[in-house]
Amino acid sequence: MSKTETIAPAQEAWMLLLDLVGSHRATIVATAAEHDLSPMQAFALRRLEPGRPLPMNELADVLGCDASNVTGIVDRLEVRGLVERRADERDRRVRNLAVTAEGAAVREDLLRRMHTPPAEIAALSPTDQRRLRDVLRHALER
Amino acid sequence: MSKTETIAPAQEAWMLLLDLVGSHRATIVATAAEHDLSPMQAFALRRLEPGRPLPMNELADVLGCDASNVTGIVDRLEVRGLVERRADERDRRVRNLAVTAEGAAVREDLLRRMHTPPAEIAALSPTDQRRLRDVLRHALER
DNA sequence: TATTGTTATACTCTATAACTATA
DNA sequence: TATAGTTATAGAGTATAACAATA
Repeated sequence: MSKTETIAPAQEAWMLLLDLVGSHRATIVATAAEHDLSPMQAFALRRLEPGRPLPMNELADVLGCDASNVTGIVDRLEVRGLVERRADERDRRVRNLAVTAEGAAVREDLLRRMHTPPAEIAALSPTDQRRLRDVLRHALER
Repeated sequence: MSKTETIAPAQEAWMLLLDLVGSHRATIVATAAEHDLSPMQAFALRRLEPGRPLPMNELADVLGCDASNVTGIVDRLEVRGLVERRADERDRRVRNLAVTAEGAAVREDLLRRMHTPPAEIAALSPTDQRRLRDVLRHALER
């Protein structure tokens, strides 16, 4: 009874946001597993847009892990024929990652499932859904 | 030019939400590392509220992983004296997990850092912050 | 028979450090 | 000297299957 414990809206929003995404971790992992992809393999494939090759370097950045990990993750994607390493024209140290045709097909189905909103969001009123989208657009537009 | 490609608000909101949390994965992992905790150890500690012991069973559920993993995760937390296994009074198969005094202290600092909203949310207008919080409350109140 | 938790196994992810080939 | 990528290593997470104790 001694503490009032008022939580600022921004902090509460962030906590709720972590809870919401965290509670769907298992679903996302299962979605990747349907394509025999580990979570990191799926996240890597998500970041490799067809027609926009990415240096391994930058993939490590967006995945938030060390560059040495990307070697193994890409190895496994490449063995399955979903991704290929291409030489860079300017800098011979760089390896650009490109999705293959098969990789693009897998990626499309993967993203379709991963991006399907969960019940908590789907059940919101159309107004709340638009509100949520608009606020997140503001937050991320920079 | 052949596809109109209209994205429903709910789907776009979920995509942006995944992006926002995903882009802070490294920060969250680093926060855990400051206490020498692996990501899963930190998430487990987050779920163990002081004074509310939790069966290992249920911890596996909220962490979204197999029960066999929880054995190892809790082993490492217990070795460090942050958590302890307690016998259940009713069902002798069950082990209830309780944070120790030291575990509660670590947990408090960990959550204070983890729940600090990132720049994207902190920079929103107070109105948008309240909007985001309110919509997420609706989504999660069930 | 079903459930809780453990163990054994094999695979993936992880950071660190040392290496190569480039720049 | 610095950077891109690889390799080696050790520790942690992961699901599966088999098991013991209990229900």
